[in-house]
Amino acid sequence: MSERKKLNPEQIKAVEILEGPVLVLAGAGSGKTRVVTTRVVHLIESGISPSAILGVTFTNKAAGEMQERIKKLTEHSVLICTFHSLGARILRESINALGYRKHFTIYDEDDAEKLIKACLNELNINDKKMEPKIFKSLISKSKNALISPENSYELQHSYEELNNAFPKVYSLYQKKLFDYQAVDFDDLLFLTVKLFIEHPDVLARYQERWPFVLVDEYQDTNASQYTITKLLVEKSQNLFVVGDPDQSIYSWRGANVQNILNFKKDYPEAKVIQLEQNYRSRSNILDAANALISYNHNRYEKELWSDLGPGEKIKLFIGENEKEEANFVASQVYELKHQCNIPLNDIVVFYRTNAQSRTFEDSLIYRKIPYVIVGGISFYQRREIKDMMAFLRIAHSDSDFIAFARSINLPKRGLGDTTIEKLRWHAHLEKMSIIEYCEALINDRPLINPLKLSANQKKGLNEYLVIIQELHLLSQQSSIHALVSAAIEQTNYLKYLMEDPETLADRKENLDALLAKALEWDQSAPDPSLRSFLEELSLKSSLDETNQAEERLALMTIHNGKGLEFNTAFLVGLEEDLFPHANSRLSPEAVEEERRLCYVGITRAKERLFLSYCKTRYLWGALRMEKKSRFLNEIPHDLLEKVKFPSLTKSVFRPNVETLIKKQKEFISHRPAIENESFNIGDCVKHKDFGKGEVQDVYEGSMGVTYKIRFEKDGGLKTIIAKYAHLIRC
DNA sequence: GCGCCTAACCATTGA
DNA sequence: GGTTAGGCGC
Repeated sequence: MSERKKLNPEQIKAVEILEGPVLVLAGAGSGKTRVVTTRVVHLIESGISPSAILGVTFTNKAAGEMQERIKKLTEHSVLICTFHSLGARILRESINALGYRKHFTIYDEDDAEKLIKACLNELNINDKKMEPKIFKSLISKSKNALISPENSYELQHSYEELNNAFPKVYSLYQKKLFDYQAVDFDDLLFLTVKLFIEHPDVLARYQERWPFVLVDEYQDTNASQYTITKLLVEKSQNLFVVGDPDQSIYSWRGANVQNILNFKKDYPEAKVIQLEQNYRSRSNILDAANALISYNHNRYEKELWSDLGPGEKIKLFIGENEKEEANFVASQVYELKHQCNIPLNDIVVFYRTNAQSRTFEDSLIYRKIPYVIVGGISFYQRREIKDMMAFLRIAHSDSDFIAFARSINLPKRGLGDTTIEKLRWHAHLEKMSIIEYCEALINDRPLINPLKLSANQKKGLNEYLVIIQELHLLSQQSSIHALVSAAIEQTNYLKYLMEDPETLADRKENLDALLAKALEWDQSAPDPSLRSFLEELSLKSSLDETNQAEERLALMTIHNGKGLEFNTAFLVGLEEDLFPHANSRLSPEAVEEERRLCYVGITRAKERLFLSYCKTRYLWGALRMEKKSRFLNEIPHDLLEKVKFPSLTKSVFRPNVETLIKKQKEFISHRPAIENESFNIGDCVKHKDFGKGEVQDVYEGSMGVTYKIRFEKDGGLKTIIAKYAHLIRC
């Protein structure tokens, strides 16, 4: 098999040990993914059923890619997913053992915080120092670390009142989640552990189902993930983990490097394999990474080497401000693409914080370089998507108060925060679900404590209930696609969006994407129920990129870059207090994690690495003097080469605001070439609603390119905006 | 009293 | 660039 021939003896060893615990300590670029996929293939070829294998990775993207590779090699499909998807799957199948009915909704961070706010109201906690955010983070920590709130002395906050309130808030929050049949992100893991511990029969079922477990990026597992893994392989002991302690960058999310360092203790039978040869980067890049990481004291020593030759020196750019830095990057990308023929897909810009992406967007838009922001605001978190999801959620489950609160006032029905909170409280007193209570109220059914509403509010509430009832009916009989489009129509949502014409096009496009997703779900999902659709959307952070053929420059945080590689990488904003981030200043461990993060960033590059920092930077409207990052001083100077921004391009690439806005508009309306094909007077085109027609006029309207088209059907002259109508040449 | 609009204020990393 | 607090008007 050709895939195996590409492996070195150590890698082959890792692939071929069939049974028992195996730990692969693999450095960056050592072919980890190939080892994992080849091993899965080897297991299958050795006669192990593909369905007996469970692979766990850290991101959906990595999981999908790995699954594809395996499919190509063996024709079999193997379950590879994130820990969170795994938890969701197990809970979906067995959560009734924990007293839940068969469905549950997944609450995201926002929903969870709103719920905590409701809990604080109910417990009469009005102390300004006790914000929902603080509680959310403490609850998260205690769940991830599997520590009960009462004896979580490790979580003790310096503010005593908060420590007293915490167990109360925690248990009320948990109870409410249960009442609303909801779980939060941490519960996907936490409840799975609870389920396994309280119900050994359930655990035994899963142990039988997956006797072979593989975990990638093991250094980033937290206590719940560690426990789930340990319980799953308790009997079989067939656990294969891969990781690199130097790439542990998620401790703030509860990840514990000790999990990988103690592997030998947890599994005394374990075979340990080290992979230190790097097949990815030129040695200049690797030497820089090695030098940098050696400044960390608390680490498991290893030295990566590469025989790919030194390559170019690492380029260092010093900008006057962040705009110059962005312009430099954009101009370099342009050159790399047009003079060195490096595809944009093979270039990446890494930054420490998401907020940095904007400046780069501006420069890239100006230079018409297509880009994609990986991560950032996820699709699911966009307002219009969350709004629609809220309607679907409340139609699906009448007790989901958070979805109710989000959707009731869309469009404005005169029911504000105060009234919503009152409704919640009264429903709680009557022991009714929120929708039940509202219905009782509208129908003047006898209630212990009826809430007085104004005539206008009653009218609004009634309208809303009618919509929800209709959606509820639809949800039981129609396709998801029909349901979503009904939700958009019934709620007159487009009209509501038109109040803000600036963002209309963008938001409409997102709704279209949601509809497309729904259609795809109806046609190809193994379980095309509304519940599973909602689950899918809350677990996936972004839409699957269907048009990967399109070449685009990737912009992302370094955290998002884990596991990826690029021909050329730009690592920007290397300034003290930005990278390492200000919040880590006081803690040496936190600075070490920042250094590992920097190490991850550097080792993503294969051929070429650009580092940059700015002398000044605008932050919250004020100009700040920036100091170069300590990490730059930790890289040997002979590996670096300072580069200057070509002075000529300086003036050329400083667009005035108006042209920038214009370009931005053009860019926003940019669609793949086929859809955006331009037509001339006399061309014959086809419109999806109006049929065939002839272009009579073309002009640049306020919404972009606009056509006057005479359609065969009714002979009338219609004004068509190019970017909305998907015209096809005929 | 409640809804809605604007201004000031705040910003790490993510499944 | 997103969120909340405070003031205004119904």
